[in-house]
Amino acid sequence: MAEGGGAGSAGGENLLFLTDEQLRKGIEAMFFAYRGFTADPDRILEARGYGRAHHRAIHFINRQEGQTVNTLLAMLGVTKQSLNRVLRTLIEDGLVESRVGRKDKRERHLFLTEAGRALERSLTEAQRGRMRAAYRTAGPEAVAGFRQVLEAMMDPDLRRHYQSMKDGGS
Amino acid sequence: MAEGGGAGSAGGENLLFLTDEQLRKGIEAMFFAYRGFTADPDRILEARGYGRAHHRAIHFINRQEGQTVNTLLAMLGVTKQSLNRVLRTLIEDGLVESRVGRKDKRERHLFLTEAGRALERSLTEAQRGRMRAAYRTAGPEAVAGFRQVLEAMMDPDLRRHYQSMKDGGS
DNA sequence: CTGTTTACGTCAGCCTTGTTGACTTTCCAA
DNA sequence: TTGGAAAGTCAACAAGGCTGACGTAAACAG
Repeated sequence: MAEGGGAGSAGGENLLFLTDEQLRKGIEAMFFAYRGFTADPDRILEARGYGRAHHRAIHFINRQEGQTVNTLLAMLGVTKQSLNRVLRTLIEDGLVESRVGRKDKRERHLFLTEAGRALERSLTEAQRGRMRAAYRTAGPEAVAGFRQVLEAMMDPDLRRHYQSMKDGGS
Repeated sequence: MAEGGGAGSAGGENLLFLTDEQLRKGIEAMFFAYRGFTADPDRILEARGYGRAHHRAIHFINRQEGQTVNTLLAMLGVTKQSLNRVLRTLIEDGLVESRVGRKDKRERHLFLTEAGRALERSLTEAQRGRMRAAYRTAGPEAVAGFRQVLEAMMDPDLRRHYQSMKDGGS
């Protein structure tokens, strides 16, 4: 393998896209793009006294309602103590509800309240706005490539989390 | 409005790639990929008692040797107090050298020492390793798309910084 | 020459968000 | 029934953002 994976037709076999300079460019692209990626939701969060950690929690609770704290932990890759602090403020502020498990009373199942869902929507919409614009500018083929490269860049464990919630409905 | 910008040939006019689900997938791809992106250098840094902030400083000093503190500040988008703390430890540890400007003596020009350059190489090599693997897996066309989307996602100001240091030789 | 601006550094203090360690409560298995 | 494992909470610490205030030296404008 290594022979340029799919190597469609553009670059061909010369592997020009693997030069150190190209790789450095990719690294810096990730750095600058990630800043843009988080900028819009950050503004909304700041106005309410929250940080990125709150955003992440809200996002993943929304994605899978009724999730336990442990599941969420695995997604986020932080310690339970760290998550707990964020979670506590969200619960106090009435954005998240934590229900004791019916089968296993050690577990807490997490849900967004109406207010939580509203904040989630506004955060996601802000982030989607930029993503949508970028997608539109770049076009569908570029988007496919974008997703392929990102997926290949993930740690295998995280990639499983990513893939676990499949594309659209199906 | 919004009639699909470039819309090359693949997805066509249906704009399937702009559904909310596709956008959510893109958002999560960014999130998980960025974790992978920083994981390898983070391990090296931790062993030496440094953090990501040190990595960023070293990276950008290397990219443009002799840069002033102010220029670096603009790249990194942090306050001078924040940068200074990091910079001070790097200078104390002999990884970075700060020379008073010859023309304008108020300015400090930043350089990596031999030790600094060595650390920079090991950090970059770690990060490039993953990037290279991802590029190879995805292929040159995907890489082009990846870069296009990332670039479109940047804030215009940051995009200028990104573009200012052009691709390889040329 | 004088006053202002610029570039840089520093001290102090705050906040978010990561960490480890110690502790309860609950479940389950020997 | 008892002991360990698992889920979650509390406490304390560190990194690295931030603001604000201040100091110094050099440059520049009048």
